[in-house]
Amino acid sequence: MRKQITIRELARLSGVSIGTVSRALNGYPDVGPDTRERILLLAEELDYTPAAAARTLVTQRSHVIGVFLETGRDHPHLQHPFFHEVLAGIKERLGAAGYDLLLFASEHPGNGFGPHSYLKRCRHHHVDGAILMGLTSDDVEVQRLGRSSLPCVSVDVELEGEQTSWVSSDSTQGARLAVKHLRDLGHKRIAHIAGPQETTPGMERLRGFQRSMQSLGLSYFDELVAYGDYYYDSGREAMVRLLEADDPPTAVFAASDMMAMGAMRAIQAAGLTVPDDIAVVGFDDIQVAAMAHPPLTTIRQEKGDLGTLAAETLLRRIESGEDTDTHLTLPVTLVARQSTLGEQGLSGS
Amino acid sequence: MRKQITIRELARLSGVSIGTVSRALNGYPDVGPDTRERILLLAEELDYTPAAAARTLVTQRSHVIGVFLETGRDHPHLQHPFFHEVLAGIKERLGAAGYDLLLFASEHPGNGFGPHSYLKRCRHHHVDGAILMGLTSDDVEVQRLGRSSLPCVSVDVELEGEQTSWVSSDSTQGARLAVKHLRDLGHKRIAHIAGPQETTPGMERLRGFQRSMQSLGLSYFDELVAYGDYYYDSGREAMVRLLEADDPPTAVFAASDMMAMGAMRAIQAAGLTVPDDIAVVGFDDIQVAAMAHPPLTTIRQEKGDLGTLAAETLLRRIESGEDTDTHLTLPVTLVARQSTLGEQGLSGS
DNA sequence: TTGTAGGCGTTATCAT
DNA sequence: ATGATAACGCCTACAA
Repeated sequence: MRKQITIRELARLSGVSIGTVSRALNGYPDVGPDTRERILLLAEELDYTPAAAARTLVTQRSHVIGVFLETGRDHPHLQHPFFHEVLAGIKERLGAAGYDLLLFASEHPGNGFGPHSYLKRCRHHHVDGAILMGLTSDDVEVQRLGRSSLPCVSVDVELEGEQTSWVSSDSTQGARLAVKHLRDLGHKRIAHIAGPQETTPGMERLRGFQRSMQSLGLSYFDELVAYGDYYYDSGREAMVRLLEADDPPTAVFAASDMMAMGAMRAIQAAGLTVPDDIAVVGFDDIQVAAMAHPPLTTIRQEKGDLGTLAAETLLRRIESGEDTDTHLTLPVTLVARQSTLGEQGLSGS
Repeated sequence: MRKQITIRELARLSGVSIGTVSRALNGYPDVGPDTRERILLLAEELDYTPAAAARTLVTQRSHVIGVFLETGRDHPHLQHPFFHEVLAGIKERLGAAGYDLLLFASEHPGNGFGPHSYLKRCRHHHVDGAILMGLTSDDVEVQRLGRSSLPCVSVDVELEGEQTSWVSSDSTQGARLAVKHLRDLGHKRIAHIAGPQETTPGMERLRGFQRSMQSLGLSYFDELVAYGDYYYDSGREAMVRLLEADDPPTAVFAASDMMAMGAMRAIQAAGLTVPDDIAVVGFDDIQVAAMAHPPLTTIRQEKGDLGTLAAETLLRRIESGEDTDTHLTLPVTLVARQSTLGEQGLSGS
């Protein structure tokens, strides 16, 4: 590898001191315009690249944000479309602000000794902040991270701590929109395929469902709730169970699009039709929701915006030390498609 | 933030020199067993965390791999399911080897001056290697990166350079499997929805399609080829055009699952049935392929393995300086589902 | 406006 | 087996 060009080298070649070069490069005002010009030109010419490591060492700021995104083989969150779209939003916003993302992959970085805790991994790389996704709040590591003084923002994870916020879509409102939509279509026996109750959205959507049923004048039955893990297969299995009820539902609200699609599959496999026999509403509006068959009515989360919001909240914490907004919520909207409307909906979508 | 614990601090507290601490921590043999024990215990106790920046500075190794993954709003590659599954494989393999991933997000990292080139961004962070996805080989930045001495591996991008490899699935074989499958089902007029011809897979799949048609004794017609951009909408539009042909095809092979699903939508919107009127084969086998309606017959890429392969190739380059294997290819398989088989296929899937 | 020098936390090379 | 000490590349008072 060709010899690296350092600030010292620039100093030597332009005949000024290394301090001056540093100031010129960093846009300090107290540098002669001619000197600056000369240095900038030379830097450009030699394709000088500052060394992040050196700067981090002295400034204690890395301009890197750590990202925790679980990729277990049991729950390949990294493969869950939802998180990707959020990640895209995060990446864009943080990139615009001059930050890069460190996607934590290793439990024993470098030649380390013993596995590093989340917090340790953050300190190791001197990240300026961290974003958590796809984890649960009962994770000890997560809690420890929250208690630290590192600015942290999570998506859908109830984080606690001084320098900590969490963002999420309004699950309660979403549940209400779904129930109301179905009720307006005349449904009375509405089932719910719930997400894992260890996750906040899973809990809130179920809770929201129960309350909305009541407040909208419908009867809620425990046997019309089945549980899944947000993924396709679990949705299918849950639906199979629901179909076995003495008095099966005429509509289902699932806590995720993937589960909703699994449910549709189960319904069709049972020889029934969506929405004529059973109407289905999902949650998320991931890209494939519109491609489902029939196209899935769903509660749309603004995933990109959620990422942007997470990024901005974190930036505010980092750059102006604000300590507010412990929980931010984004509104959701109902996207009505054929899985509830049937052919009449064809005009819209 | 609480005062950081450094090896200097450990040295002071354990009454040895800082050099000894460093050696003890890094497992050098020339350290008294008792001394080492004492130091390790103390480090554990104080939750000592090494500073990556400092180590990087002196060793010139960061144990971080740079990842370029485009997220333009026109082509939100980060949202293309294919890349995520590959990324998951990369992350897992590299993590096991002690590397973390730097997901480049910013064109002007830190307080930098002017936008950084890809190469510059890599040097800036001292990454030990880089992985490229979702870019095209006609990108000047990509080419420059390839020409550098930085170990690079790309997925589906034809990279050129000394320290460079690229991995991909065997598109030619895939095309052949698709055509053969359709021919075996009795199809003669087979259309192709091609990917962008600037991308290598797009080119190879089209080429493979043309050749296979010939070698399998079928006639190839230019008007039975339409072009898309791998995404859903483009597949639908392409299919609409194909349906307008004087003599429409009885089967379609699309260069991606998303396009294949778009094509199915167009077919169904035209009042036709898949596969009775037109059979459809995709490429990728992304998660939703099995959830499509009807479930999509497709050429399965081993996406996770592709990521693993990319990671391992890169590691070999980095750690043993091997300079071989400029292009590695992974076999693909045909997954037959109802979009070509119809109801008879129900037993299998 | 510019130069000097100390220090950020580690590793690595000498001695001892 | 251990201790000094010089880098690594950069920023930042403080002086000039």
